[in-house]
Amino acid sequence: MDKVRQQMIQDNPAVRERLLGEALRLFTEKGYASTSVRELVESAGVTKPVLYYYFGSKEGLYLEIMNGISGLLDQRINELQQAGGTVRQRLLDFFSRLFVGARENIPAVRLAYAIYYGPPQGAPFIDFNRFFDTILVMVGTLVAEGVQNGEFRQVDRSALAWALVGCHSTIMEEQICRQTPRIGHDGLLSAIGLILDGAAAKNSAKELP
Amino acid sequence: MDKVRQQMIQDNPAVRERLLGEALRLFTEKGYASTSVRELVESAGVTKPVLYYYFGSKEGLYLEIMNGISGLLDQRINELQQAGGTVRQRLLDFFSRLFVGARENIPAVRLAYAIYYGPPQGAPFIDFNRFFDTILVMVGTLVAEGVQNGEFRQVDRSALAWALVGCHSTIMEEQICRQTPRIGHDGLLSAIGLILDGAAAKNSAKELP
DNA sequence: TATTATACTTACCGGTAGGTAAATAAAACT
DNA sequence: AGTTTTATTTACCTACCGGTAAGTATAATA
Repeated sequence: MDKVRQQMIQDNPAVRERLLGEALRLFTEKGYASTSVRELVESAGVTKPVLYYYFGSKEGLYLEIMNGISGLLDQRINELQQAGGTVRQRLLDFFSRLFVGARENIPAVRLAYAIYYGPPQGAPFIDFNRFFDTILVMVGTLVAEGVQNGEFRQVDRSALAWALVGCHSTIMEEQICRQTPRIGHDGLLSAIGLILDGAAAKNSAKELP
Repeated sequence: MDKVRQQMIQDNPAVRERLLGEALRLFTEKGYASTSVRELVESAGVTKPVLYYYFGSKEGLYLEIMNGISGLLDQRINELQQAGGTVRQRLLDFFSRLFVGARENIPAVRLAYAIYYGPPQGAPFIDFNRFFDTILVMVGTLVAEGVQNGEFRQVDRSALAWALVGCHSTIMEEQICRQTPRIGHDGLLSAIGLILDGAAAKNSAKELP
């Protein structure tokens, strides 16, 4: 294989990946229904039947992207292994890592949020509820442990879990929805820390790590 | 005017209102781009040029609905007069009323959220940022007052404001996104109360009202 | 009653939506 | 080299999109 041909292959991303990338970008920018197949393929530099060759339909392409995002979110959540330390430290670590992971995949996360909050707009249903549910359960488990081992006061466990998840969720949404977020990772840790300080039992009160 | 004709007029809602109502419903259910003018007018029981007669275009109809929603949100926020009492009581009252008002207008609020989080999908830009901004400022003002007058500890004011607004926002989103919300008004007050308990200065610690 | 204004209809417009058939080019295999 | 498989193209399909022209019906006014 000569060098020119070899270089062409290296410089030319696979058609399939190109379509996926452009579709994610356009679906994120414009929504499923407003993104036409025509502009998708133009953007990827191929012709329309190529899209149908690889994905069967516009919907097939969309589902492939959604499967990718779901897999990514599943992986990310699975990576949130429970580190050692106090419950407080583990919660701060949990939210910190969740936040950083999301910030590294803004387009995918933004699309997931748009689907969660928005109408289906002709796209097939994707269940993103379970990610939020999983996070709430994980936080609830840690909170219960903290209350049980005396690290936290005898607080309403559900209320504390919702307060923590809500705080994190809204600050993360700020990264998604604003060109220049008004609060970031440091602010997140401050707010989570403040809630945890308030929930701490008297003889185990801790400040920010 | 005979009775039969009179009854027909009374039973027949104005065409304009009917179009607005159906459009809000369909835009909320399906999104702007996936809702065709054809199904809008069918749903309202009129023909297509009637929509153009009253609103000029699909976009004109959409903007009219958005203006309605913006006006409603403005009005609701303005009604959140600062009641008397401690800062804690006022914050609980503020969030309670904000929550109840939103719950009374789920379709409008849901559409606003979808627009805030989602891509424009061919619809004209609507600035819903300012509502969230206004709420954050109002809460921030109350927090500052609480810290200043000694009711709250010397906490990071921004962190506390974001914690409170985030908690409220996520629980309110639960009303929007779930058929059967797992947490409601009572849970909101518990969670907000918990954060406020934690932020309270030692000699002014209060429990739920 | 005739005229004007308002409200609504039918039929139509140019353009675009997602998708496909047939043909061709390129790569892989025998 | 010939054949088969894979990848891609050109040209086309039906249905639908937002919007409009011309006409008609109804209500209000002079």
